[in-house]
Amino acid sequence: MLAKQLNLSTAAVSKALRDSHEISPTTKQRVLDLAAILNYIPHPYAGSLREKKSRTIAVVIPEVADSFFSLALNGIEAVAIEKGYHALIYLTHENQEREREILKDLESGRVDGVIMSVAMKTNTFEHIRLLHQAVPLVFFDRVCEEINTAKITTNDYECGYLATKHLIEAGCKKIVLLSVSESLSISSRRMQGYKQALLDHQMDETLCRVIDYNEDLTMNYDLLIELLKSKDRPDGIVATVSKMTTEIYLACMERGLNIPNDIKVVCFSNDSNAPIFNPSLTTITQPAFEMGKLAATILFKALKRNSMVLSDESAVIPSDLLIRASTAGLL
Amino acid sequence: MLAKQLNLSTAAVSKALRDSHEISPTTKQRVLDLAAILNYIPHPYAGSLREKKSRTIAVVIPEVADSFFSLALNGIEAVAIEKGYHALIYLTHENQEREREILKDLESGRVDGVIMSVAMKTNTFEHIRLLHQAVPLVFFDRVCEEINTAKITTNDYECGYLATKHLIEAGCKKIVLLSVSESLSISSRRMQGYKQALLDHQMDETLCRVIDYNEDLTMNYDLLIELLKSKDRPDGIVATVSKMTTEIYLACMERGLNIPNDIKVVCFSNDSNAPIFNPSLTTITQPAFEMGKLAATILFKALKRNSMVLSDESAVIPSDLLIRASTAGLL
DNA sequence: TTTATTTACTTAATCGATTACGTAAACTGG
DNA sequence: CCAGTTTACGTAATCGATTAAGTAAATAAA
Repeated sequence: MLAKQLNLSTAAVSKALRDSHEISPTTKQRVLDLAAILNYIPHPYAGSLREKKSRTIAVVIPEVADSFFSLALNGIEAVAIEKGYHALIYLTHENQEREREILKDLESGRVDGVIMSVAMKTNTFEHIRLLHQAVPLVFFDRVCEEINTAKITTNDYECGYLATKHLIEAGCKKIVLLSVSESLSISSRRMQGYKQALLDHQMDETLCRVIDYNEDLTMNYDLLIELLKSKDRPDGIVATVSKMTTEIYLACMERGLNIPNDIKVVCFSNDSNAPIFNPSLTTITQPAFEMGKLAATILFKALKRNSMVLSDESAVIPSDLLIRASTAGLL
Repeated sequence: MLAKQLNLSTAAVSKALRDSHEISPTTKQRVLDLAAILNYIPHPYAGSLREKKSRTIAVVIPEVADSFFSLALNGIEAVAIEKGYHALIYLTHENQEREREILKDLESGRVDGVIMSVAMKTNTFEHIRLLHQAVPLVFFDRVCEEINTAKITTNDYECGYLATKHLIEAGCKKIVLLSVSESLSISSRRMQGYKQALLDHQMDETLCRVIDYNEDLTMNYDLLIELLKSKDRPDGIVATVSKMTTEIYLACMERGLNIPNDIKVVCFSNDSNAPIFNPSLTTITQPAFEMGKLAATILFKALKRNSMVLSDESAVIPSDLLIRASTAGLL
């Protein structure tokens, strides 16, 4: 290294920089001074290789242009920086194949741990299982039930129930659920809550309609238009996916339906602009930032004690129902 | 390595996996087969160390919970994945000190290149200059003029001009600019456009009021309320920072001012929900995804030809003025 | 004074993959 | 049939930092 302008061994320099007792104060100072002048920074991968620790984690999420995931990423990054870790970001774009390629790479030892939220299209789990064998793994929000590790979720069942109950109490008789592929843990839990609420209030469960979220948003719009045209059109909508919001509002507008007078709407959403929508939107708002923070905290705790065992560290952080104008009044 | 179950040297295995002509087809197949069975993946940091290439870049941005930056990150990640690179994410939270610590670390050789958008609070550039000496650097959106490297921007001056002209043509007489610290390149350009538009239309430039964006959003709200209370309250607002939108709408509502009848509003924003705001929001929408993609493309091109020289690769991608209800009618 | 201990280093192994170089054995050409 | 070449590997250096183990010199203890 450059610090051999001091006529020292690399070993001595390394020890000096790490403040070892084996090095004399005079020498330490000389090393420190030159290091400052030369702006010397140890190469991280050299140490990583030897220590078998990269001080890096991976965050694997479906999207980042999404309030929930960007807030969660924010929480994860905050903890990572604080703990001196680095965060690699990977986006699956809801695509299982992409997810598999990413996880495959992460088995290499590139990262010490992985925090992930599974893609919508994911319906087999072998790739996740393989990763889990190689590196500590924490799920958040969209978890994989089949894999025994820490899972940070929110109270999806209760929220599905609560959102539906809220619409029922507002007088809605025909409530549809807009959801995504049922293979997703959160979707099925939210749907269970929805169904149970209908059941508990003697309402027709057969109305339950699942519109599978499509990446092509115009398709969702078209499906919504169809739905609103049908002769028993819904008078209440529970959308478990926030990306549907714009299309719901626009479709209602197109069909001349007033929210909340003709139809009431609740969305699972973390959009901070919900209060200024037309009308302001009643939301189930998830603790996205906190979920990210907790997922990261749990992961780093496990890394510290050098354990792959994370099974007992699961946690549920409740969401809030924020009632606004889109569900106001009584039908 | 484990592949010495084959009675081969590591060298032979390495060559086999890289399909070297020095290895016989039979041996290659044996290696490939066992590698598949053992799910062998080369350790990335070993190669990185030797090749002095990490195939990793860093993305340093102020925030991720922001439509513009999350879209840009999306664009960057898309190109990174395609090129076989990995992306580390760092958030400065608009804080110069944090930015400096992050950039300091990135001088270590951890990454082959950096894509960044500078923090609002950044007013000295030594830390950026130091990074620039160590590793190829591309700026996007919020660039540092003082540093000679590739810069991906949008036509901020024209947009400031256009937004203001649009309000003038809608009959606004007292247009304020809500901005952030003037040290920021984009802010000052947008402001220049704003001022020039006022000048070109013989309007009073002294009205120009810069409300410095504050992380504590309630402070922005309070400042806005004050502004709207003042005896020559504005009848037009150009907000160069999208995070102000909610507060602008809420403050107007609180003061009983109707948008667009009493006051018209244009925001620089990438929020896809702008069409369903109350009223729908006229925006200057930046090509966030494209800017991220281009920044990454230019960086990888430079990395490929192994050059630190990126000075001539700057580009400007224009934004769009999307006219909606918040500036409708004539005052 | 002699041995034991402490101080302040250096040497060399290590992490894992890559590659320049070395080398047996097989093969080819004259 | 022997020099020259090709084939198919193995050996060892390398990337950069860390650390166990080794060592010379100074110091302390007996």
